[in-house]
Amino acid sequence: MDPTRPESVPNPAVRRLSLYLRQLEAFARKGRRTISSKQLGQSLGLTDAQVRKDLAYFGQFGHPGIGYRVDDLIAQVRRILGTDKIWNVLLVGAGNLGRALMSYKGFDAKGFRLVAVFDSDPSKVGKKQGPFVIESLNDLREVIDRHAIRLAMIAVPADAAQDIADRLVEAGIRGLLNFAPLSLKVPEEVALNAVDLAVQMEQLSFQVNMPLGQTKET
Amino acid sequence: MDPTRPESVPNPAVRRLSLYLRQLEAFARKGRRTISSKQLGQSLGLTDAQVRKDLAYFGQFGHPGIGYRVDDLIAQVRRILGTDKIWNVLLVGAGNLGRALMSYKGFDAKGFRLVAVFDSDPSKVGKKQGPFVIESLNDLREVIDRHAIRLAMIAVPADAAQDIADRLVEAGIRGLLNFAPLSLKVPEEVALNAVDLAVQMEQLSFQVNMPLGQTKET
DNA sequence: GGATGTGAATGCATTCACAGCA
DNA sequence: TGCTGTGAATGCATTCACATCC
Repeated sequence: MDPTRPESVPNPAVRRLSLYLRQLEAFARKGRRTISSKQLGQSLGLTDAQVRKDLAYFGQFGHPGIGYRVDDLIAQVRRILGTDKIWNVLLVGAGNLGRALMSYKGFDAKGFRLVAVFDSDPSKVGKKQGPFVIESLNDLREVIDRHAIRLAMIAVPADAAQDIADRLVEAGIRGLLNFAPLSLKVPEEVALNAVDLAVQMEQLSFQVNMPLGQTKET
Repeated sequence: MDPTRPESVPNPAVRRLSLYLRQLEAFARKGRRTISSKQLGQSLGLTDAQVRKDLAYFGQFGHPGIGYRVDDLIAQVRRILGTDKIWNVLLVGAGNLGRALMSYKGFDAKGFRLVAVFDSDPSKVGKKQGPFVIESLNDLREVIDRHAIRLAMIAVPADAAQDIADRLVEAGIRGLLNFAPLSLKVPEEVALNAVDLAVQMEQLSFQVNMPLGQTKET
């Protein structure tokens, strides 16, 4: 594998990278200095070979006979994921979920900073929610430019979500995390991830009904 | 493929099943009576062959020359996912995220009913949050038995989550949706799904940094 | 001895392409 | 003609197993 061609990395490997990082940070907090692929894998229910191959897609970070230096690997994985720099993030939707997202701690520790909150309801605009003043969608472009925001979270009702997504993309947003229960359409060059509570629960429902088709954690 | 051996269904197919259902329900609301695999696939960015194969893992639901009858297919997919019956669900954690989950609508419409909320903070127990009275974890088993609850959502801080998970499993819970940012360990026979906001954002960060390694929606 | 990194082998999932039915 | 369901072919991802290095 050639680390100069990151586009050839299996997608599941990138998803696991985040889990490795989370686990490594926990190990570091416990004072752990080095860790083997076997131990890291075990803590996540993965094989040692899987861990080694995933990491090797991006470079040679380990030391034969020793394992991986925890601090080192944390720094490397952050660099790969792009979270060694701070990302400014905006949120659209100041409803129940939006408020939960506003008060989510341990967001900053991961390299993300929520810097602006928008809502389409004029009666909310200008009001304060915790440390945030709700802004009007008319100011989208200006705020995005001012804070150099590239990532956005959408926490609005399903029937408003596509319109919001369009406006965000139009205003220069490059990545979207969608919490509304529908499939958004965005241009190919915009990254899109989705979290749908009902979908998650349906998966549980299926798994509990079908004791045979056991699945690993997503 | 033999529908009498559902354990041999690819996991990704099951995840897509939920998306098909969501899309089908939207088509039904718009008055659509039948739909082809091509149309259903297009609405989700999938190929027609993918849609047909996924559905065929579970039976023969389509009509050559016609497509799928929307209402029919909705009923079938709900049956497969197990959401043709109501699932009683409990929540542990009445913090910011917990409150957002309590007030999440469109939960009932999907076949899930939140029937109890727990918190380990004694000062919260007995207090009302919307329609819910926060209960003590000491009453876990009793409440689970009384309402025949099999699914639970965990929305507590990371350092409390494993203990909560253990107690839920011990008390008879069969499926867990974990919102805490750590990897829970549960017995093999317990279904586990996880939603980690930071992980989602890290994936966006990676994708936006790497314009070549484009991914489809999760 | 204890660990990594990695080709080769295996196993899964997706896509192709077409027979068959309405 | 229009569409499904499905074997066969392809393409991805995981696992194996071992040369290599501390």
